[in-house]
Amino acid sequence: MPHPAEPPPRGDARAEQRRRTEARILAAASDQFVEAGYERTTIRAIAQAAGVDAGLVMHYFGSKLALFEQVTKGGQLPPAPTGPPGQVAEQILAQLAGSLTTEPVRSLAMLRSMLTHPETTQAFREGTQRFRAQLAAAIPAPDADTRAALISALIMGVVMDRHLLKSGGLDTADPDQIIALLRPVLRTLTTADPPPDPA
Amino acid sequence: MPHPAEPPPRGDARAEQRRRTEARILAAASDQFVEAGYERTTIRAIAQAAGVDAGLVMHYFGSKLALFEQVTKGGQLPPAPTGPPGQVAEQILAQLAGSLTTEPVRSLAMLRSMLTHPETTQAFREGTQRFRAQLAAAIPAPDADTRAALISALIMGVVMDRHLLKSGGLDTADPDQIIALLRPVLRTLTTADPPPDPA
DNA sequence: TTGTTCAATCAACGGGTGTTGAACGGAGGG
DNA sequence: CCCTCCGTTCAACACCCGTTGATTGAACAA
Repeated sequence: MPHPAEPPPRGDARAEQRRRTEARILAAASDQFVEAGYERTTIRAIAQAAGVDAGLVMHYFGSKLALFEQVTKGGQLPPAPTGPPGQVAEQILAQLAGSLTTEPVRSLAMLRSMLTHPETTQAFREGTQRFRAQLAAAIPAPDADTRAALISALIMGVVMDRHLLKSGGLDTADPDQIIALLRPVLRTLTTADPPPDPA
Repeated sequence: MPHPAEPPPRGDARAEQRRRTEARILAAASDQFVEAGYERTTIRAIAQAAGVDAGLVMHYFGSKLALFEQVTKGGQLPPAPTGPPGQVAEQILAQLAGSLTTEPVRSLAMLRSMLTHPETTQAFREGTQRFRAQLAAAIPAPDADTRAALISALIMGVVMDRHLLKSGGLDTADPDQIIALLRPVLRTLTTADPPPDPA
């Protein structure tokens, strides 16, 4: 191989055309996986939505599973909930508020497909485990792990209810109202309990 | 038709054999739907697990979808959370405690399959809507609907995390510990907030 | 006994799937 | 100009699916 001067050698119409086509396929695949899940999404449907032939999808991405992994790679789950103990709840709430208005596409695709496609489960678990570990580290309580797991489950349930289940009751609710109701809940879960209740 | 003395005319070996076979198919189908979801569950696999031919499954239940509906029918979602406002939280906790130890098979089958199979979505929505409506009626607050929806999402997330996702962090946790952590959360959500916090 | 009913099996069809390999056609380099 | 590369298409393969119809054989009725 003679020294390749520039990796993207400016003005290569073919390379750029390919990049665009790949991006179009990737976007179409993302939509389909989110809307229909892994099993019901067909490579032919992706190809049609991208305006190409099904064989081309295979030629570029190798297999349906590889394409799926490419789609779900990169974005992953919400960022790190690090910070002083008192601020953890607010950070989670801010993150959740974003997920209520904007669909977290990759998370939804992984979540939905994970429930159907076993090969995906491992990747999803690793993502949530990292999230929970960081979260648990920020909670000053002996049962921090369980608290973090509950918060993770709570977030998962809420996002699923709003974006996947739909008409589950949360899709029409005001995000601010949801956040306001969840604030005391998250404060309770992220801080050790005072006296339970002197009733 | 000559008056049929008894509908189950005692000692009909064929009828009882059929009932047993149907029950076996139903149980096998339930397992498969929960473990693999609707799409990945094949009639052939159900038949094999039940020790019969695939055609027999069709002959008894008509179609795969009809079989699935039969499996998910009946048990539905947790019973009514009615009662005095103060007791609602404890009732939910008791119900949830049961769902943590024993798998709510039908709910899981519906939940998992709903995420893949659109025809199932409606049935699941109706189930959760009834649950939420009854729950909202027991919550003395102006935003009772949103509160009920959040509780529903919370339960869904927890049950999913424990039984479907597995190793999501809640599968190894002690049920009593989970319930204890959730108690203040549900009390907060089922009762109108006192002063937010005078810090 | 004879005839009927019905649980259960078997082989097959039609369709949809992921995947493959050959073929086309225009852009790039000699 | 020709030759090669490469994005792209096309037709087909092999497989598995849900579903069906004919068929078998044992339990019931007469």
